Amino acid sequence: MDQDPLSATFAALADPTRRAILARLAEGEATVGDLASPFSISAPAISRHLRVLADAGLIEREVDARWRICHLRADALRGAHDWLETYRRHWEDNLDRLVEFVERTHGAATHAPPARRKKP
Amino acid sequence: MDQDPLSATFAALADPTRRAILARLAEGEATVGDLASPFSISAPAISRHLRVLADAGLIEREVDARWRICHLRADALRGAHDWLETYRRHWEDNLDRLVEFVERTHGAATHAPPARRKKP
DNA sequence: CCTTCAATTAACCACTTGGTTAATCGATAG
DNA sequence: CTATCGATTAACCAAGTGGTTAATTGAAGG
Repeated sequence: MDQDPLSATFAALADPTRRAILARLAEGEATVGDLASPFSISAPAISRHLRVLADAGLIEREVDARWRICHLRADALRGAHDWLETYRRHWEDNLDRLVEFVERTHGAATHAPPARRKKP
Repeated sequence: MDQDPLSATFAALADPTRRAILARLAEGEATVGDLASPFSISAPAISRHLRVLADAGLIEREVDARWRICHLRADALRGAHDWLETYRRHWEDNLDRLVEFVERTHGAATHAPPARRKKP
């Protein structure tokens, strides 16, 4: 893994194939062949998707004879969830609309930017 | 935007600079210069990060004279949050440990994989 | 006017990513 | 022993990403 854990998690989730793999894994462990079957891409492509997921800590692989059993390690999703959670108040109850309104009408805000004076 | 909204959101979040920009924006709107100041990268680099965020619908830009005021559009984070939310039960109460245990001891699971018989 | 300033676009570079096919590895079956 | 099967690795390719510097646009100010 070359980047921070949060970036690795989000990057792993930024691909629909990998999200579908996780969704499949959420309903139970599966072999690589099982995971590959819904997709029309080659086995090596699946194998690398799994490596990305494993590097991000989102799955674990276990060898069983000549099969690799994959299972979800969902706790690795927790960091991403927690990060998003801190923004929850911004989208709930249309609060961001309210904030925007206050910013605009109250004028002098509590923070830096040039107080958006329109041309005088 | 070339990909599905969820992929675009996760991809936008998969970069620490962009997450820091969003964090800064969460405490109030800011100009591009304001957003750029904490970082040691060039202005064009910031500009492109902002374009990624805007394409993902995470920010909006508004022209004010020669400044561009950026503000957060946090509701675009909701899709990502909801997606993760469906996995919450998998990491809470160490449930995934439990699932793993049940899978392993109950043996014949309700789903496909080769029922992991060890070499007989 | 001309300059200066905020920001973006253009052109370029190194590196990563997602896909392919071909080759390899380990375990099982005959 | 050999063939086969599941899965991975190797080598390659096209496209995307994150960074740079240089050039460009648009609005303010002397």
